[in-house]
Amino acid sequence: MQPRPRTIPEATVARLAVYLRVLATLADGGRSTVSSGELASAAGVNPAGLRKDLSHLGPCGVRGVGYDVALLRDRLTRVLGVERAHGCVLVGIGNLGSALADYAGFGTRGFEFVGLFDASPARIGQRIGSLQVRALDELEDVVAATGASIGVLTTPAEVAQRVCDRLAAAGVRSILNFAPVTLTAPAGVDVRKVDLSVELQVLAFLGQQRVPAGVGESA
Amino acid sequence: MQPRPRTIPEATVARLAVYLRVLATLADGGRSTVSSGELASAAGVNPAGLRKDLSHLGPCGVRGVGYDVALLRDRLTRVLGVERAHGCVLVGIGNLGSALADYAGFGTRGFEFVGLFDASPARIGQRIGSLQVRALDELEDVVAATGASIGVLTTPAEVAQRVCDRLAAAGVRSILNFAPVTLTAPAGVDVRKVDLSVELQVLAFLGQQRVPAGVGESA
DNA sequence: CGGTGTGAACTCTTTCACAGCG
DNA sequence: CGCTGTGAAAGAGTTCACACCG
Repeated sequence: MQPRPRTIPEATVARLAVYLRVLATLADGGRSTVSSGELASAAGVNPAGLRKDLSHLGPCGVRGVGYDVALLRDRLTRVLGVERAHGCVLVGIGNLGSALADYAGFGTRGFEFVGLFDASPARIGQRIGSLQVRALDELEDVVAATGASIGVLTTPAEVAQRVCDRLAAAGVRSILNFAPVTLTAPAGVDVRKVDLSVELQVLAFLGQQRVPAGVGESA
Repeated sequence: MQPRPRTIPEATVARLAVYLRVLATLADGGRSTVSSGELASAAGVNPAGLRKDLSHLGPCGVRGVGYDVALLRDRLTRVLGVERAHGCVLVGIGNLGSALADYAGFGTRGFEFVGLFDASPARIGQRIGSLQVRALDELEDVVAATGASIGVLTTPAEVAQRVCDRLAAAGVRSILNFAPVTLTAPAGVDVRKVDLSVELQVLAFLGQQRVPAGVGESA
């Protein structure tokens, strides 16, 4: 039906974001074209897989040559929907929250914090970057006023679900959760989780898998 | 052959870590048994999938009743290899690094920072928690002395690969990378990546997918 | 020729349905 | 009768091999 079958696998989308980062670096370095092999190597994936990922956007390379760096970068930017900056609100200004609020990587990639919130009076009023920490009460008003579409949670686990509910009710459509709980959100609201403990535990497991004996020292 | 076929899918391992967290919370709350349904709901997964995940450890529930909370928690702790604390070194003590160094969640879950490193003289000597930031030169010595098995990277992207190489050479077997680059590590060294920009971009994409029109408000 | 785009084979995961034990 | 444990089916996602175009 559609010329672009609106179905790009989520795994592919995540990799497209990686390709975009690599392309941005290449463009900064003055490169004008790349082959799938080189791009795949820089992104840590299989070349054929990369080509399949890109095939979801329709043809965007030149056979026998490769991909135009700037062109592909712009295309990915549009597809991912980061051509225009997305407003983000950050709730929970502890150590991690402060670090994220200050993290330069966001602004340069199509995301901008438009509100920082905390429940603790001690934090309220504190300046981080160009923003001032506000009381949690103002959450709904700020979301409405700024049209923020993304919420980032760095609160303690106990309050994360409640804040999630408020964000969803206020009209935020996407939530990135750093609190170590599994959130439930209404349909239409996407939640992604980053759990540092889980990552470390997976590493611990993989590490012990290899230990038992000096397994395959290849060649 | 083996009573425990050493092959637990990585996707399963990640979920086991989530189950472990939920079980710890339940145990703290005084619960003694859970059903797969309840546990699955708290972990945000399908009950049948949870049972299949647990089946990789051999039978560990009681039919008609459910799972013993404390028993299953201890079992998962052993399987994941976090019964004994793992030493971690953290390289790159910027905002994010400082936040992680201070993050209580690690110590309580079988991980302990045994060394903090930074290249900047301004950071060296600074105290965070019970540790003092050391010069990057000391990295190899500290890894050797402490037997640290995990490295956490919160350096700028430009130096991440070099630090990764040093960590691997020093004997670190697992690396958790927060720098926005794809790392290459020798065989036998596992790398996991946490890329905040990628997470946000995936959310941006999913968000715009739903926007076009009031799509399927079901029922 | 070189490198892209893609159908087909393969592997890995998830889901379902039900057998089996308490 | 309830809930676990599990084979079998369905579904994603990944890899391969090669046709096709510049």
